[in-house]
Amino acid sequence: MRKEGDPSERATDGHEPRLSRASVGRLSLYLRHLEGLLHDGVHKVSSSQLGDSLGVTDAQVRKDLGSLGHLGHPGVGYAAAELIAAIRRALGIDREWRAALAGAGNLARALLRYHGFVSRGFRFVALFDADPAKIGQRIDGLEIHATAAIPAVIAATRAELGVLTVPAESCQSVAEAMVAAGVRGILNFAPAVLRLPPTVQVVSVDLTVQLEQLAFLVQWNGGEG
Amino acid sequence: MRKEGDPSERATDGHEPRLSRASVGRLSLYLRHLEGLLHDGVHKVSSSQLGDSLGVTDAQVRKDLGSLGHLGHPGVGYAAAELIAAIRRALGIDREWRAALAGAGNLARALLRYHGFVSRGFRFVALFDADPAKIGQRIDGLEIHATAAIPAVIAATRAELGVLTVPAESCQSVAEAMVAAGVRGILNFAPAVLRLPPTVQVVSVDLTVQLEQLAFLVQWNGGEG
DNA sequence: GGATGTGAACGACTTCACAGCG
DNA sequence: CGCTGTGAAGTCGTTCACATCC
Repeated sequence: MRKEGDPSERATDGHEPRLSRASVGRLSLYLRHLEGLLHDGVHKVSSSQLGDSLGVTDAQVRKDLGSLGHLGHPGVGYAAAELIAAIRRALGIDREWRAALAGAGNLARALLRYHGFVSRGFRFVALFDADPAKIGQRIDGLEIHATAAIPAVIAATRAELGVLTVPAESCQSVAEAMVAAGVRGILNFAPAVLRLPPTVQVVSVDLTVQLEQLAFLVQWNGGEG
Repeated sequence: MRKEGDPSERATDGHEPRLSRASVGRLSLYLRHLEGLLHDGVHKVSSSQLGDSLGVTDAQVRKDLGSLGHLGHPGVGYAAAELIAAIRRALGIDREWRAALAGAGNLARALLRYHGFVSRGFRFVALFDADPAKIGQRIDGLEIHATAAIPAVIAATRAELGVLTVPAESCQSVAEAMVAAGVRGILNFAPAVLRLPPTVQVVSVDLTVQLEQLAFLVQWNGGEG
């Protein structure tokens, strides 16, 4: 009944990108692959090389990269370092992002210890849990606060993003508390659909849905071995 | 350069569903919501009620449900119990799925302890890790085996699905070992793109990509607060 | 020659709108 | 009269194919 948070307006400077969700996902993959190439001393890459490594057509790669500006050199390919800078800028990850994490369970531990986030400029600056027994404990040096402390701690740490690894029952209220405290985007791992004002961006990672996707594919398209 | 594992052939009986990926994801959401409704004693639901709860248009809901057969009652709505049965069958989760988990870290712990999987018929039957120090230990009663044991253990447990929470460097080789041992679908959490034969179904949950999606949305579409 | 950039064709998914049924 | 089911229209994203440039 209501529309999705589709490509909307809002400019910040010169030419901001107007990219589809799918395109953003692929750019993220290109970025990681390009960093690997650069690390291996490869400085030039063509759309077909990039596509082959990632299971994407060369035309698709060119369309995606073309939307960032004229970065390619006909007959040669793309310069890895240039592409990396352009993609980081387009994705908005050419700066640090401060994130607050709610739900101090195993998934939270996994996220806190995953170094891939830090290397991309994502920093966890606050941690919350509803369990009184956990309050005051630390995970990786980050103190666990009560959910009642969300307003104060989010304000103090100036977290812009919220990551939810809480149970389904509490995700809506925790999300609302975070939004009220100033958080502008939420990454939701709880198995429930969040309903938030359209000014707040939500990305959901619903593990049950993903596993069921896989079961469906195997059931109906699976190899006939 | 190569095509995706798109909607393909393969029949098993009467009328198997020909559903898009997006549609399967929504059906999974409908299913969970319907189970909640039934639990609350609600037995009938209309497409607009269902859609409103999940942020989907009523027309979309009808299209999705229509593809499962004629389940609706004009002027009345849908019977929750009927829908649940039909969706479970369409998704292929009207039976048990046996899964093997590789990478015994915090993410693995989170998945093993998540009850939502068990209640949907997903059962973890094997656990692997590359770290010799972990071999023989148990998590939630499940013994950790060496990755060298993948062929024997997968064969013995008859796992059909593989879940990868290993580092990016090892995901390709672990996936190949699992596939060689008979696994027909892989849920990949490693931050890398798997290249496997098209007879093997792959669903990837790339947490870095998801976080970067969120950063992009907040950066460019975010509320102008 | 080799690779980019891009309109045009194509295909997939979503929304509209309304006939039809209980 | 309310709500489903569904062709038709519309929108969005991908692939094709080729002019263009180094």
